[in-house]
Amino acid sequence: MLSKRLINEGSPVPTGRRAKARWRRERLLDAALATFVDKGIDGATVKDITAAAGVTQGLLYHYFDDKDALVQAILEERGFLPELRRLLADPPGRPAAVVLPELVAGFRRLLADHAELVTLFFAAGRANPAVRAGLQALVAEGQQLLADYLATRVATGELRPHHTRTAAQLLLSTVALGQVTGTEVDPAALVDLVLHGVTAPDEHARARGGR
Amino acid sequence: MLSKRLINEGSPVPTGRRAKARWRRERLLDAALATFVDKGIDGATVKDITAAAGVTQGLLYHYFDDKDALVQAILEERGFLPELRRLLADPPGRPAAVVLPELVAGFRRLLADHAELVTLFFAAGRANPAVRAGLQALVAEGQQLLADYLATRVATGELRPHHTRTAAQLLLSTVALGQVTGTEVDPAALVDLVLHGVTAPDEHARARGGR
Amino acid sequence: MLSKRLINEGSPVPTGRRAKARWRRERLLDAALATFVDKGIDGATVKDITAAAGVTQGLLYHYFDDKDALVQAILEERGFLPELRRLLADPPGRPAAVVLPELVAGFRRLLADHAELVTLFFAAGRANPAVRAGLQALVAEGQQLLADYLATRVATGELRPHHTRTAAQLLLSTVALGQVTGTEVDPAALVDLVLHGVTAPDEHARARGGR
Amino acid sequence: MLSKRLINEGSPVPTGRRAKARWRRERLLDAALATFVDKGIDGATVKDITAAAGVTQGLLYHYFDDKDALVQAILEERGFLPELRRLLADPPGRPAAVVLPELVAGFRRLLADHAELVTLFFAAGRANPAVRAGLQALVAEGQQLLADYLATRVATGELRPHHTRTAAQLLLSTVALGQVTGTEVDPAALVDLVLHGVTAPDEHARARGGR
DNA sequence: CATGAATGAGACTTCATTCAT
DNA sequence: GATGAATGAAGTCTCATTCAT
Repeated sequence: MLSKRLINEGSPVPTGRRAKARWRRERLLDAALATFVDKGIDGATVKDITAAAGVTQGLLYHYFDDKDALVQAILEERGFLPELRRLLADPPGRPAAVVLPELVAGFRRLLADHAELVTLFFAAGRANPAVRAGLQALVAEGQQLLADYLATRVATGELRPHHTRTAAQLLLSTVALGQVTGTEVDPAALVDLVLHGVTAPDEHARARGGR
Repeated sequence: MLSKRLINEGSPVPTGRRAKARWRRERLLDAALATFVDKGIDGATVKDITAAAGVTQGLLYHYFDDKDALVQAILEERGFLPELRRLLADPPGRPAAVVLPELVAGFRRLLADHAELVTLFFAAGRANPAVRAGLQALVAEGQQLLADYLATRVATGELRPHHTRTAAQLLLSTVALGQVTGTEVDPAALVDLVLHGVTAPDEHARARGGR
Repeated sequence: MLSKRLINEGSPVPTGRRAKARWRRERLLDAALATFVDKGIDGATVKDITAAAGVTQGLLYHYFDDKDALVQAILEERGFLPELRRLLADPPGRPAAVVLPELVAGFRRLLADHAELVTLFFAAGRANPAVRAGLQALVAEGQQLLADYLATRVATGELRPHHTRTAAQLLLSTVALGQVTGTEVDPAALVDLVLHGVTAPDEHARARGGR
Repeated sequence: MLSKRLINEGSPVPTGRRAKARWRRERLLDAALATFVDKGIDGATVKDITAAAGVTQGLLYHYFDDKDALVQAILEERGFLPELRRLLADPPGRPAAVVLPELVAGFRRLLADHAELVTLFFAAGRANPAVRAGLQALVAEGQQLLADYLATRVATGELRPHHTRTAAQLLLSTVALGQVTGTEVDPAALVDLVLHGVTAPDEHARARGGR
């Protein structure tokens, strides 16, 4: 079981006091994140965490003021907000048909790479106000960035005028919740649906003709 | 604050031993759900819950084996799985353009009516394995039912052949996550996007012509 | 050793839930005071106290919010401020030569009766701000009351005009510090000194004559 | 706040190994005394003390065996027992009316100069047995020395026969407790009271006449 | 049925002390 | 000499659960 073995036990321990200390701190963060994912933030005890890191309980308080500070440190030093911003803020003026699949796939990969943290976010959102606030802000910012891009494509005439915020929400929500619930999402299929809708061409024509 | 006042303190206390006992049990469930939402499952103490219900700690153990059994009882007796099944299993052979908005709106209302429980699900999913399993099953069943309906509309030619499971996931995820993160979703806009996509008509034509 | 045996172990345990609970609370106060005196407030652990009271640690928190609240409760429920006020505020218009010995003896008895609490006051004054403030106020009030009485005797001509506050401080300080350091004070000798001074009669006469 | 800045940070750091080491030791003693006064002996952590001295925790153990040894060192190297002996043992055969005011003022100044240590004595007397014993011995010796002097003045006929030990206790207690509780004492007023008492001259005469 | 006193295990945290560097 | 990482014991407090009344 995950909690039964040491985290990164085999990784090379640096020599030198300073380097070793920094390394220990990182191991504690690793162990804490893994244990949090395993048992939840409240469910993970300091004993669990330090045991997973292979140190004594007291040492945790040499590196972090308290358990809360440890959670904060994880958010700050293991977070993926910068990468998310880079991903969503980047899109140049290329067609949505090309960009959107890349974006969705990139977003999916990002969440997958930080799967533990994502899971933790959702699990702990309620209990820890700081986590909750961070999560809300992140969601809002992500949606806005994506919506902004969609608006530029409406301006070029590639996309029809539509509720871009809802479209952004739709794309991101589906990927995110898929990640959390463990339901695989096919990025290509998702983008295809959003771009062309599910209505049959004949119906489309009829709908347009009937207008 | 919510936790400071008694839950349903004003509701009529029935007379008669049997009735009164059943009523007490219900009050405890109400109080537990409210307290769980307020502080999380782990954060809510037995003292909190019983105080909210206006009884003493000991009495909880007359009605429930332990705190876990209380959580289970809430899931079973306050859950909305039956209603969800009725909602999604129902759709007759009417057009998706008519049915989908109803479904989305109905789903949205269902989640809103049980907002506390939904929130609790997400907050506690990780910590409590039973809750987690229940949530996963519920999500899968909901997606399958909706996908089945979409398949029938593909068969009638109203909808084009597409990845119905992804479409179902998309619809439900967006609504659900919107509920959890507190982001309002416009059902009409959502369904419009899914039905017709965001591509401009000209591009549609060109895309089809270019094939 | 004191801390090794239960406090008041032989006292009759009342019957009846309510009465027993109140009795337990009193035993906890007794045990806490004794343990505080023995080891100091900081030095006395919750384990020490509850062991002395013959209960488990957890029970302490059923009766008191925390260790600080326990200290406060001792101050309030085991304090001797009311008795001190009665003692010092009382003195009627009788001669100082009669009243002062009574007052000093009474004060001495009061401190002796509450020897543990007095010791505690001095030992903990620094660490616990609440205790410290209480002690300062008590000292000031005591001195003022006694000085007031002396002033009335000056008014009657029994005592010569003098710095009454200093005289009051002198009387109380000597008794109090004697109590704390374990040095016996003879009330009669003390009052005799204060009333007549140590100067030889001849010198008195010469001093007066030389003026 | 006192504990926030380094103690004697600006004093010149000697050159030379031996001198520097001795200097470091003195800085540690200064820092320890200041921190003890600020937070009490138990309340002051090794971290607090070494931080106030501007060194790391480990270094404390190069200079002192443990925290207790540090307390002992303060008592021995920062104590004022020698000065107290010199003060009280000195008094030559001069009149009490001249010597006593000097003694009281000198004692008062001595306590004021070592205010921190005095405060510490009283605050920690209970918790630390070594401190307590030292305090008791000091009090006893001081009283005896002063009582001896008073006895010599009785022998000369300047003072009437009286309980010299009580008189000594009275003088010292009042000054000492005044220092600890922060109540100013006027040495002249105090000595005047002790020399001549508070009884009105008429009453004195009547008392003597009535004998 | 109902109470709330009582328990005991375990959580978080502090801190004097040691020791490799 | 000097550092600060690391330890381990202990302390305060919480809480689900039991049980005599």
